[in-house]
This record gives sequence, C-alpha cells and structure tokens, in this order.
Amino acid sequence: MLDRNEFNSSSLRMTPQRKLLLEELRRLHTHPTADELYQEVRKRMPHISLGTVYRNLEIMSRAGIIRKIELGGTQKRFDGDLGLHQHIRCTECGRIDDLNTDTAVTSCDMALIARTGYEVIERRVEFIGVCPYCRERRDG
Amino acid sequence: MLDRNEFNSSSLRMTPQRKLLLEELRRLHTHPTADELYQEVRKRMPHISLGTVYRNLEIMSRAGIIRKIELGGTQKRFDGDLGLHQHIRCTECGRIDDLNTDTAVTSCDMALIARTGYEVIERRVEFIGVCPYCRERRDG
DNA sequence: TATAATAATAGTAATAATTACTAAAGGCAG
DNA sequence: CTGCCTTTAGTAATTATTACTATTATTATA
Repeated sequence: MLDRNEFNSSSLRMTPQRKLLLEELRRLHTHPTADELYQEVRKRMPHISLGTVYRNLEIMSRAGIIRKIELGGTQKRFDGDLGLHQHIRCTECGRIDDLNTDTAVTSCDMALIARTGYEVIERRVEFIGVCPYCRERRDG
Repeated sequence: MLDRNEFNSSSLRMTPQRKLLLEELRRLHTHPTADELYQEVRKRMPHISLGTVYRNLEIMSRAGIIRKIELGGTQKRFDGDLGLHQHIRCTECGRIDDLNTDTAVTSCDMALIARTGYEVIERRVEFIGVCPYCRERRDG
C-alpha cells in the first residue's frame, strides 16, 4: 500500500518522510493544512522540516497520490482520500467536511446536505483544466 | 447603477474609490486579482492605495455587490458579474474564464466545455456554509 | 451653519503562508 | 567503491494580505 509503486514517476523515492506524511494524511480525516500535518508528523519524527512537508505535499498531489483542496481561506488543505467525494467548507472557521453523494449531484443537494448540520450558503461548480493559450504554448 | 443603494448597509459610503473599483471590475471581464485591479484603477486615480483596494474588495464582496473567487493558486480573484455562471480555471497560468451554462450543470458538461477550448482535468462541486459547531457558537 | 461623531483614505508596517536556497546526507547505477 | 542524483533539515526570502495610524472626508446633530 505504501510501496514504491505509488510513485509511478520512477525518479521519486519513497523516503521515510514521505511514507509518514502519507500514513498520517490517510489516518486523519480532517483535511489538514500543511502546518497541522507538520505538527502531527513531528510527534513521530521530531526533526522533520516544515519545508519537507510543503514540498512533499506538493509533489504527492501533483503525482495524484493525494488531493490538494483549494477552497477559500488563506491556507491550502490536503486530503488522503482519493475516492469520489465532495467537500463542504465552513465560512467561519475554515473547517472542511466530506460530502459523500452516492448519486450524481442533483437539485436535491440541499436536503442531503441538511443532514450534515451545515447551513448551506452557496453551491459552486468549478472546472479545472488547461486553457487554450497554455495548450498552444505546451503543444507548440 | 452605481448609486448609494448598492450599499444596503447604511453605514457604508459610496466613495470615489469604491465607485471606480466597481466600475473597473464590471468593465473588465478578466476576474482580476487585487493587484491587477490596483494597477488598472491607478491609471485613473494615481494616489489610490493598495490597502484601499484590498479593503474595499473585501467589503464589497461581503456586501454581495461583487463576487470573490477563491479557486486554486496563490491569489484571490474578483468578479463584478453577479449573474449565475460558473468558472473554469487554468492549472498552468491561473487564468479564469466564465462558463455560462444555460441549463443546470449536467453530465454533458464536458462536451459543453470542450467548446471553450479548455482541456478539462477536473470538475468540482463544492458547498460553502456554516458548520454545526460555528452555528452553535453563533446562535448560543 | 458650526460642530461633533463616524467612516474612509493613503501610506506604511507587520503578519502569515509559502517557496527558495544551501550545505550535508542518503541511496542507486556503473 | 565511486560518482551522480535526490532528498533532507534548517534557514532565508518572497508574496499576498492584513493591521495600524494619522489625516481627510462625509454625515449627523445642535
């Protein structure tokens, strides 16, 4: 589960730091920020550097091993659960909870979400991709 | 269109700075960052302060006069168009384009988006609201 | 109209999150 | 083993944003 194969790009090494980060991120279900995760992993690896945490969260999310959550607020958050699910964020404290919609997201969202106890303010659908200009630049 | 009434909370004043910011934000369709908008308004009001831009963008988005876009990347972006529409963001350059889905967003999204020239990587549905803990704290 | 109270501004300083840098250490290939 | 490339810890630098402060402008009130 945590073996070398997760890093399909062959030049990436499964170091103890990366192994620990991945373990902790999968154990926690709190969508931690880089700093929160740093505080957590330090309990088991006291000399790990904050820079190492940032760097590897970035590397692992680009490799598709973890998920980077960029919603509002000032800090990025990370999620070790790659399964299909959405998120719901609190405008007050920044907390992010999972939202497991077993069917496609439909107009009955709100009723469904009501069960989480959230007071829903907004629903957003956003698409992420590569724009025509960057495709042009990339493909030459 | 730009009169005092837009600031429904009566303590807010329609200053020349706010008027200009609102005008420029509505004129531009580029979803500018605070700094980009600052560079733009400076052409017409050279002594406006960057702090004024930040402060008023925040105030106006909280008042519902403009829309704050918090997608990925390091900077927040702003949108003067309050009409119902979604956004599509480029993972490479951060550019954000409008996506006018005249029908509810459905599974044919991708075909629809394909016309924009974007190579779509991900579709996200996110919900924003107030979590049970903050509701408790707020409502006492 | 004068005056007091409130709000907003410009300019600057401070903060917070993130990224870059660097020297040392670790691990794989020849 | 030896050399090459990757990663790390620790620190410095950067970037976006927010806070502060003295001053100016606007509204309310006597």
